[in-house]
Amino acid sequence: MGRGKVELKKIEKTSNRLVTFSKRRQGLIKKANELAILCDVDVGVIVYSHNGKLYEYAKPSMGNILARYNPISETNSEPAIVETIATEVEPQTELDNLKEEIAVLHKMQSGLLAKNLDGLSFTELQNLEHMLKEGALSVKDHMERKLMGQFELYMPEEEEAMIEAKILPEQVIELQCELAMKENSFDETDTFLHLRLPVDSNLKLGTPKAENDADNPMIID
Amino acid sequence: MGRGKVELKKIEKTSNRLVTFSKRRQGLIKKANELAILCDVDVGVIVYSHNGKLYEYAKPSMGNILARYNPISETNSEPAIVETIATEVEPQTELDNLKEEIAVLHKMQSGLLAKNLDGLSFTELQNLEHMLKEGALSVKDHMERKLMGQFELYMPEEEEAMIEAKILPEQVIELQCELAMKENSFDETDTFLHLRLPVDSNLKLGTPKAENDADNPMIID
DNA sequence: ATCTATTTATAACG
DNA sequence: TCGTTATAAATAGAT
Repeated sequence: MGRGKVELKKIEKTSNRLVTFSKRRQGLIKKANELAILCDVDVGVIVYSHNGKLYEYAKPSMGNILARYNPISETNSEPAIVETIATEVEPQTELDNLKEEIAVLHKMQSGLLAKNLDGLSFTELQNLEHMLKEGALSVKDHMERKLMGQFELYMPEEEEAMIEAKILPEQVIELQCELAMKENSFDETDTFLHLRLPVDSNLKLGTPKAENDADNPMIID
Repeated sequence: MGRGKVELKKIEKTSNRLVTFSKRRQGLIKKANELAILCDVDVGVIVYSHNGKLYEYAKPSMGNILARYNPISETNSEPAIVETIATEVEPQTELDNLKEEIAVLHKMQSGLLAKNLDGLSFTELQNLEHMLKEGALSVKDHMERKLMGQFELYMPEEEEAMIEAKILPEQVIELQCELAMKENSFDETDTFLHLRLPVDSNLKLGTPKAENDADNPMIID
């Protein structure tokens, strides 16, 4: 597409290659987004420029995408556990282990962040931040799925789709546009739930009994 | 492209969505390959169909792509100025310990996020997310202070804006433009620093501690 | 960075 | 899923 056809081989002219990289990289990410939205599927794209710079796209988040990635088991729909710190045992114990892990992680993080990070390079700091952000996104995604699962208990599919389609899009889209313009700082918006829940459903979440919804069979995924 | 224009929203008609998925998935992977070859860069694409089937493309290999993704990068393609502030207090020992800690934290987090968090209550998830978010904010704040501090060492206030323009990675701008086009998806916006920050940006961290959901706004935008 | 001639991708259909 | 075709999009080369 363009003034001339192009052979599928490395573009030798450096300047041309750089320009093409910029254009096609944007194109690829746009396509990825379209695929994800139009077909309602999850997509992750990672590109490393020749000098190692990272460009990425992911829906719902790269953490989520990578957590599921496990080429070995083809037809598994279950999250692939690449490596874990605790051994898998029975449900209750496993849950406890998970909570224990989180506690430890929390502790480590607190201690770590209190320390002096000046020794780290800018890139390292960026990566650290990125990692933490991805973690937050994954957790957020999990919460959203959980919430959605709850909706399904109260309304038929069609209605849910309707609500999702009507209520979510406009608000979020608007926000994104503003965001692109605003060079405002790290907005809380990004990591909080973007759900526009009906008030009644919302109240349900505020219920104190949330502490042991582990007993509550939540249908997720 | 096609007989008609298409809105960027989920295709409701199942049969259409499926056929579009098939076509666009192939298209995306073809584009990824072209980008990788033409521009001689490394690319990874992961797509999960709605029923969990994995489709992927990677050059040179997904393992290679993923190995470089999250890990604390040692590649130093960062601004030279950052080096100047590096402390010379126990340069190796202390720093290495810190890096080691971060590596462990990272590993823990990866393993943790790969697990299923269904057993956790909503409140627990919120706390986890909050913790991660705060961690990211802290790190980001560190980066900002580091940069700001350096600016102040070398130049008067009014030149700051100029320097910002130079140092700000070009892709921040690009990313924002892409975002404006996307009209959907709310992630990755803040993967990079936005240097124009009020110095008191950390005030935003001021009100964490969400214990009672009553005070914790669930409807956010 | 913008423009535009062309090539590609693909939506609708069979 | 596999062709065909009319159109929308992407983009190579030039400005």
